[in-house]
Amino acid sequence: MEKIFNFRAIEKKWCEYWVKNKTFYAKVDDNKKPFVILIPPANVTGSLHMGHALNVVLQDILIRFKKLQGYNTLWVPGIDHGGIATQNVVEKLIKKEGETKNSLGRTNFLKKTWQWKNEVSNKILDQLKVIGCALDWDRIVFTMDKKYSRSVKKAFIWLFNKGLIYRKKRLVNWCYKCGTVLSDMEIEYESERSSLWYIKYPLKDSTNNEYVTVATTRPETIFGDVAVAVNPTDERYINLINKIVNLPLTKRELKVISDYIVDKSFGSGVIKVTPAHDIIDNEIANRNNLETIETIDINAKIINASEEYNGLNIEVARKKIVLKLKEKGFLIKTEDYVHSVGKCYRCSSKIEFLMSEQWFLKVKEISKKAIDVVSEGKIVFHPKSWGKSYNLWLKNIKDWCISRQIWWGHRIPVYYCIDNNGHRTNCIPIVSYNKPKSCIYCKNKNFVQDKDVLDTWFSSALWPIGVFNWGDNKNNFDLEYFYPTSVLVTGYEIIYLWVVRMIQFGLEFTGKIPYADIFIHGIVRDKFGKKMSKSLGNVVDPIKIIEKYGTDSLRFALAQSAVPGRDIQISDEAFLISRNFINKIWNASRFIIMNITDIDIVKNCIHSLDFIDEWIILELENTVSKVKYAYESYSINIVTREIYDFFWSKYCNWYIEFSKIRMMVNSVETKKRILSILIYIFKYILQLMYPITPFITSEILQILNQKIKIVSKNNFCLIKNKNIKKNDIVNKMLNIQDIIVKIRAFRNEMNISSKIQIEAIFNVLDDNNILEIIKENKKYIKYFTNINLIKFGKNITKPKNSVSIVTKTYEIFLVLGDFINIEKEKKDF
RNA sequence: GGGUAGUUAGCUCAGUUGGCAGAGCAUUUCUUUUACAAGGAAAAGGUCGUAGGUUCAAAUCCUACACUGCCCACCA
Repeated sequence: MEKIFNFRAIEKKWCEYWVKNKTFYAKVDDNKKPFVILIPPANVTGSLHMGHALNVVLQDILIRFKKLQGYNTLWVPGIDHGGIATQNVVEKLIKKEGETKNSLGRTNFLKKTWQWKNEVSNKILDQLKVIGCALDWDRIVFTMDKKYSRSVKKAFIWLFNKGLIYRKKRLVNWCYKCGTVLSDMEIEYESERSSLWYIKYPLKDSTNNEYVTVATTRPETIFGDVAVAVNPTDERYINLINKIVNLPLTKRELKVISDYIVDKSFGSGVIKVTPAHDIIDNEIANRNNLETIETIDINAKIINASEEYNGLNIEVARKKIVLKLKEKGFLIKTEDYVHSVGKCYRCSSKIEFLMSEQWFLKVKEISKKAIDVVSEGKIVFHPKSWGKSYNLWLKNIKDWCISRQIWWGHRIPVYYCIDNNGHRTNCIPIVSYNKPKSCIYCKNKNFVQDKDVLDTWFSSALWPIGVFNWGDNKNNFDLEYFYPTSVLVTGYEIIYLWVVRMIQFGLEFTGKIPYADIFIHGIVRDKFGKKMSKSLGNVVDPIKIIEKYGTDSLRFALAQSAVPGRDIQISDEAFLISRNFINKIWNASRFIIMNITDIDIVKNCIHSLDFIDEWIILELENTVSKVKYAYESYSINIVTREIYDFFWSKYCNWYIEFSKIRMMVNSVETKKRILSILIYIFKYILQLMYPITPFITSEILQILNQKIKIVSKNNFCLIKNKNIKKNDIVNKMLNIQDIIVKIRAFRNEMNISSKIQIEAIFNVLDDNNILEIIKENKKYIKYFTNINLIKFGKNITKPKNSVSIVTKTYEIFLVLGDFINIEKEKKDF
């Protein structure tokens, strides 16, 4: 065996083995309990990053752990079409070829996108295989598969028929760059430096040039003003309420109204009401029955203004309008002002609020049950604290805009009746799976489908039932058996966007929760604590880490940092540490395997255990119970810590070292016994570790099983001595360790390093405790020095006479007299 | 503004039911010995964010504050 674990060849071998043997494929089996996880489907926007790696590794760990426990485990792989994000990527791609979305046309553009999808999804699936994901590869689901699409249509029709989906012209969030409306959840706010302009709105018919001062950040929307509002308790303006002011530049008349939402202390305390382009203004207008004037269109151009501004871009118009206001004496002052501006979560360009006719889903109606299942504990967040914000969020939820003006996605299943000239008739649109044959109102046979597609999160929300083909009414055995699933593993950044909606939809469509547990993990950050992003160039490619350190190292490092709910900072160092640990395991296995010969193994239970065996078994039992609990409670970081600690600082540092001496000084029969226990414990650790580092553990277990088939649960066991108390074992061990530490300290202090001086240590030691032990074990000490004389005899002749030969092994031996049996005679050495 | 998480060694973080402050990395010193130098042995490094309180005993429980991050919101 090589000194260093050759992960490249071995990991590749196991990856292929698992896929070829369909190790993790699952079928309905009523005799077994299912344990089901659905992968959060990755968008087809590019390859997987470290965050994905963390996400899938955690799921893989859970699946493998549960499979070991005998569950019928299923982990479903999947890919998301990704809506706007993917469309943007493809648009960039075709831009390089000198094409645009419009020059290609809808059909050709979608063809291109499908091509891209195929390429990228294959890449993603390959990456998942390399990471070792125990997925059922026969069940790959894509959110735009025919079957899945049928579920999406079914959901839309279901909700529409219940009156929960409606179409209305409302104030919406509009992204010019993406050319589509966005839901409130898809907007990210960023603070931005801007100005606050103070503008005079002259009082109508005022004899002495009276005016009110309006403070605004949006002077370009001035033509959309329909009123001016003050707080009804603001004494400065109380007399002005219900008076009329003239809009600067056009002199249009505006009423001064009052509304409690106006903050007296902000700006001038007077706001202009522009309901078509501002959320608050829209609410004020609704409360006061004001009209709505749109002054910005979906192309970011000014409309409904005077000639000189119509058609101008917002930014240009703003400058021009401010200049004009200044020129005409309407501008009082300009202040620097920092405020937050909504940005598109996909392209980061500014969001405009404007009026548009869109499809909406009444979410409030399907939220009540969703709130209940969490507060009743039917669904549990890990960590718990997310349950609270989940509740708060759902209670304040607003209608969800589900239509998007893009091409890539699920086309809205609504058909409009058109006349012979291609114009839409007044007939009520028909909602159906396929194009209707004839209009039920006018018998017309021509239809046009709604051009828009659904929000990608609408189809994502169906994931837990969509993957089991909910849309198909005939064949739902999978859905019955595997749904509800067991646990959802995801990052906190998509709780509202995705998790909440799956719960809402799951409850609405099946009456059942989609999963019982939600395991929330953090975001992977770089070593400076910054979020990884392509623009910052700090993205770490998991595949590169795998090539450098191996998959097991990657997995162990990620698992080690996975404190539920907390972000993790990860650097090369973390992978290096894991790599070292993996190598340590490899070398421990080398030690064991090197010692195995054909006759080495005991074939039945061992009754007479040495103290040190009792100790390691005790420690193992301790570790096993902690590790099992940690696995169950999603504290994967604790799993790794406990195993690391037990394996390295207990099994390797003490137990193996003890075993060396014991095997050295005892008869062949005893040696067999010792080796058997050594292997037994080792196999146990390998099993505990298997979910986290499946490659090296599978490899070593395989080698061990080829060499020996005896040490297994069926025909081998360790019978503990019931008379020995746990505390006695622990104290005894502590005592030994303490003495060894003292000897070391003494040796260091005296700078004793040659073998001959060893006896001198004992002669000058003044620690009574140690002296006691040493007196008792005098014969072993002799024995020990003899060993050294023989074993290291060659060293004496070396010119380097400061070589320390007092290794840990022999230190341990010094104090072992009480605890092991020495059967061999000195001369055997 | 509301919510939420965090603050422990130079760095990254553990620390369960309150009971002698821990690990790894980095630093310093020693160490090629037969599983492993990707190893082993040791040293140094701490007012556990601040201030109160409860307790025989607080990193841990309570209160307030400070700072940091994140989420939400109606910052004209």
